[in-house]
Amino acid sequence: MPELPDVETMRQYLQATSLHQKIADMEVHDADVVPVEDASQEAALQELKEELVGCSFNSTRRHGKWMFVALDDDRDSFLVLHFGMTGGLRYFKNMEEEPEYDRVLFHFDNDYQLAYISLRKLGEVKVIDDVEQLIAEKGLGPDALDADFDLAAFKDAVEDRRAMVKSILMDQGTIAGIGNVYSDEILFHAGIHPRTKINNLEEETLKELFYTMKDVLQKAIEYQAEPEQFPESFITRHRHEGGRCPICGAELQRVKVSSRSAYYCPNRQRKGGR
DNA sequence: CCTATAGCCTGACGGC
DNA sequence: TGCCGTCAGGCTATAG
Repeated sequence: MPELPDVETMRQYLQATSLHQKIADMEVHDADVVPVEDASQEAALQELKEELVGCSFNSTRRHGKWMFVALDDDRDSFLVLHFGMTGGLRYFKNMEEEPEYDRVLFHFDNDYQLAYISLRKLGEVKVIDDVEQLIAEKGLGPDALDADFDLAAFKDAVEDRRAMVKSILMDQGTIAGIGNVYSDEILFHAGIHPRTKINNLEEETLKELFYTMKDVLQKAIEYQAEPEQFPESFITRHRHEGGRCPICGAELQRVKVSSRSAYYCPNRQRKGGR
């Protein structure tokens, strides 16, 4: 679930539901999602609670697959939400509606709750003081949809790179926000085979790749990252064993690229060879 | 510097 | 039915 469009949709969701309400209490149901910095796990949980209870959420921002929620405390701090491969947010009132795998639960003083859901617990929840510092520590590249990340910056970022184009798109240090599913979607629309070495792409194809990337991510956000809402012409809806290309009807192929499954159309994705 | 790979964690699914 | 292997929309540490 959580690549850039998914996280952006969740950010908008949190923004629309959970701002400006006092956090009356919070529960951590599974400590695995709260990273231990230097002290003990126990201390980390205690600290997280102290930092959040009594505060409210003021505003939100996102960088790649990372979400940040500004708190109204006197330290200018931020709640960090990352989801790993599975997870999301849910705002609800009655505990009968409590979702499964809600690893952290925020109780607001209006009797509503916000659940941080993460089945596989590969994400993390913590509080930081400096977003730029976290981005630097994680080694994140520019956010894929940042207006400053233009064609020139993209060319600059992939210059001298020789890895397969899908790996580069998914490399968070090069571009932040694209994962396995959306890299497939982008390459499908750009007509590029996922195993093409990026240095073998023509100048013109590289340019097309860049604008396709922006376009696909933007469109996915407009559809709230819900594959069922996507146009039929998106490969994501057909991205499974035996699925067929929505344009030409050919059976989609699957190959491993950096130990992830890439799906592609053998007819339409040939640019750059193979 | 670069790229590729196993491991973290849990659940779903197919084959026997 | 149970057991086993594989896979899953991410990231990290490590090896080559």
